[in-house]
Amino acid sequence: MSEELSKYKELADLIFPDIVETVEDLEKRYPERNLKEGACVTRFAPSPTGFLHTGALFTSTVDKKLANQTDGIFFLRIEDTDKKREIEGSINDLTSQMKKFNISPDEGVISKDEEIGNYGPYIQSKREKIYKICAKHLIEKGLAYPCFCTPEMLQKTHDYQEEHKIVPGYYSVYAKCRNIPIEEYIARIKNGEKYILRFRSNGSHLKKVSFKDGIKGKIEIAQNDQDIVIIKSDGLPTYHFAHVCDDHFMRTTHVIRGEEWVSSVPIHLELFHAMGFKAPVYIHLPTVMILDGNSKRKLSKRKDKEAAVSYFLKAGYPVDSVNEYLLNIINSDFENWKRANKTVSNDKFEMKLKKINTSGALFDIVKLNDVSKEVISRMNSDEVLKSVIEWAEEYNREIFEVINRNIEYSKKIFALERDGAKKIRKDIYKWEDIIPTFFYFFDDYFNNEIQNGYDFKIENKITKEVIFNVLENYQKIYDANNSKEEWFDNMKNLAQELEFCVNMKEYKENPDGFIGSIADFSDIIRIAITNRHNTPDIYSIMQILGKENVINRINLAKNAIK
RNA sequence: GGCCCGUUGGUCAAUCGGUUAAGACAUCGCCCUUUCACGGCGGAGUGAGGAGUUCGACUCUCCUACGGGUCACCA
Repeated sequence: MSEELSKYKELADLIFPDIVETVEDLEKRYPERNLKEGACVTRFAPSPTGFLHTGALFTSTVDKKLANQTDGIFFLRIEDTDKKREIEGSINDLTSQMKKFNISPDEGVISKDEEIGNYGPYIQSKREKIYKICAKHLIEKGLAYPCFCTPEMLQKTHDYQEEHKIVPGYYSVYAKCRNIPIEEYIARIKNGEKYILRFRSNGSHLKKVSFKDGIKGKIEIAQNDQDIVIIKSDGLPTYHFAHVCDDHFMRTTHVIRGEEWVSSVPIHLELFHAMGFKAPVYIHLPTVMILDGNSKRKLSKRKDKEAAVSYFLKAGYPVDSVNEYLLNIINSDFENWKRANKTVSNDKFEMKLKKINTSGALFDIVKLNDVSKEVISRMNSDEVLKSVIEWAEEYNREIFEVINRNIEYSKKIFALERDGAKKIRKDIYKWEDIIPTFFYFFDDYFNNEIQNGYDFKIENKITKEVIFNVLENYQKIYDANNSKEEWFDNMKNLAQELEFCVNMKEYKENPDGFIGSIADFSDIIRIAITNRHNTPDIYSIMQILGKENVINRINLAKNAIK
């Protein structure tokens, strides 16, 4: 027995001659964290293959929340062991987008070249030595071995297995390199044969392993019996092995990831056991789905614009809106809590893992819009202005400049039916909405728009002549110094003179007795000064526009309709 | 195909063996109203199907159907 062990040692030394540190050394270097009882250490561990995915934002929101509410640690680790798929610049994209969504990690990677914390490095490609120490440990224990099979050979056995309807993979008789005598491993390596490292599984797919998922509860799956690859030919570990080494030595307590990982838990559990490590609690989150025609499917990077969080940023959804929407999916009682705690920070909401629904939630942009209009309605004009400027600065320079040239004026616009209003206007879901809903306030936009004509409603008795007449007469009575009541009384008086009905009920009973209603009358004025049928109250708009501009716009409209 | 997970209205969902099966979004109607938005009131709409356990099942068990996931030197 000890002879065998010494041969394993020889093999391990041959494979990793430069590795002198041991797992025990790592245990000392990365001691257990000194956190209070119940504190959760979570992590978000994306591959640097592009932008922040909406599903990933969902996952990391749960990560961050769980760590925060237990006074734990949330860290960011970059899983860049697949060098082929790596996309330049994605680490910085990731960290800056996380920052925008207020889910910056407490520890780990902060940007491409910066990290904080004592459990690093936090980029896997910089942890090569750690994996090798762990791999060496397994070889010494006879739990890992070199495999000389070429990809072609593996493909062949895979095809054979498939053809004969045998469970595919590298196990039992199909694990050709598993039972090579140690001397032969040594000889072949010395001979310069190429190899990778495999785990020597002791599992059986006839036996079950069970574990308790943090939200799904007890799950029972067949044990792993595959001799999975732990170190690839490029010297880097596979996900499975890296996960075990990293989450152990980074002292992660709760691994939160997508449910696509459920089926590999048996591998991970066996690996943890083989390494002599305690496995973390696993929490598998449902996939965020999208409705495609009549069926649900996973949000797809390629097909769905909503799959990238940058979509929300670009459209100008406040990050709180996206966060609240996600919180809603995470715990549906968030909505009630928020209603009762409108002004309380969302950080105070206590997430319950058990309440996370186990089946994939549909991403519902309509609901997001609703959440978002509530979020925006809670802002005052200063906050709106600030947010709009921030958004425009990055995504719409033209608007950024227009607003910057007209700060006070813009603030008045955003204050409309907002600051001090009993009923706050909720027609903005996202910042890009301000263009169609408010930009008639700016002459350049307005004048440009009316080049294509006005949107006057010419129907029934309301002819061009009537409209012209209304405008001409209105111009005469318009007084910018009127109070709102005076202003509206004047409008009504004029309307009546011109045979419009000023009482809606009366009008509805007898529409033929009049040219139109006060609503129609108002609409003419509204179109003349805004070219919109739906706007905040016209009086306030006129106040903001100013006397001169109102008169000017009425003139423009008159000329256009003449 | 094997294995795992799931299935309450169009969507998100509550219930944890006894309810007229909450609530929100969407939708429709009415009210408020100079338009729109807001707000108020109301309507319609749900336990995939089938067995069983039980006095009683949306809730527990099994089968079927459907949906999702997974079976790499990718994560």
